[in-house]
Amino acid sequence: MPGRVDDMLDQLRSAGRRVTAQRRAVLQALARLGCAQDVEAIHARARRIHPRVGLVTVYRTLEALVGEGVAQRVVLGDDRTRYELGQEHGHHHHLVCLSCGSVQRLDECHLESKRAGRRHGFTVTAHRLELLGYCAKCGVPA
Amino acid sequence: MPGRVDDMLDQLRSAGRRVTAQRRAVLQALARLGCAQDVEAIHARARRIHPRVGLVTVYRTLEALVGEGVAQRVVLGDDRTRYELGQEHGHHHHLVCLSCGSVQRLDECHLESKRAGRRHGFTVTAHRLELLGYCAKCGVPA
DNA sequence: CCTGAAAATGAAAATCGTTTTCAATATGCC
DNA sequence: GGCATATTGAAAACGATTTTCATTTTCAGG
Repeated sequence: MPGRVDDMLDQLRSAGRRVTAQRRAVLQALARLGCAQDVEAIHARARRIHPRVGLVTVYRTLEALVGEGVAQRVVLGDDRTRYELGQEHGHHHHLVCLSCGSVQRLDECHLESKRAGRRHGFTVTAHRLELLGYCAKCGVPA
Repeated sequence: MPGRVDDMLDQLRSAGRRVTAQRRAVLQALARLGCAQDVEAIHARARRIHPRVGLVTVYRTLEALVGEGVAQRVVLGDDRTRYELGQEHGHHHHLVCLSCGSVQRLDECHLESKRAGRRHGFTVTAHRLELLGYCAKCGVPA
């Protein structure tokens, strides 16, 4: 994904935000890491690309990217906020291993829950689904 | 649910835990409040039942209840941990209003995602599903 | 290219929810 | 009742995240 990052930077620029080396680094870090990474991991990766990037900037940049629709927050139930590139399109969920904590992407999404919500007078505009269990490597504990 | 709380207290007692006025208050607060309440709300309600209950005790009691399978943690994506009575049986999800933050219970759960996980070498033992949108009272913003 | 207004950065301090420490208190088996 | 042990509460510690503020950087305009 070489041009993809540049496209996103252009998108930021057209939105009136400024493109800095730090933001480029965070964006590249996100592009290279898998999905649902925590801020610490993103910071570490970004630092390898551009050493001059502080943790605070990573937090701020991630929020800016979410605001621009370029990245999204992922809530998995542990104490840290995670982020990944992509939005509605490319919508997917996660398989979270209860043993090793690994997270893998699940691209399927068969959910006709809009109807369920509507039955309650509720308009469903998004949903969050996490499947918990044990990954192939860990196996189910005795 | 008068006897329900007592049953749960008995369950605690048989598990070697001690039953105190504070725990009774927290349990009653949970029984009277709706689902997915945050610790502050539970604390406030518990205090109305027994003024002598500290926030720390609420945290500890809630974890004890989770450990005993009497209560469960609910993760909705905001910054606070929520709790509610009940476990696997009585399994349900939530309709979370993006406007007012209200949470209502959704008792349906048609999810045949075990298969999806298995296809990835993953054994799904639980899942978490939250539907986000707008409740009847708020309506969808323009 | 310069220039300056506005945005972005970083380090330190502030927040905020939650957890731990520790001395004092309460529970419940004997 | 008495004692071993669990529980409590206040204060301090914690860890993730946010804010403050002085300094640096971007980039639109001349």
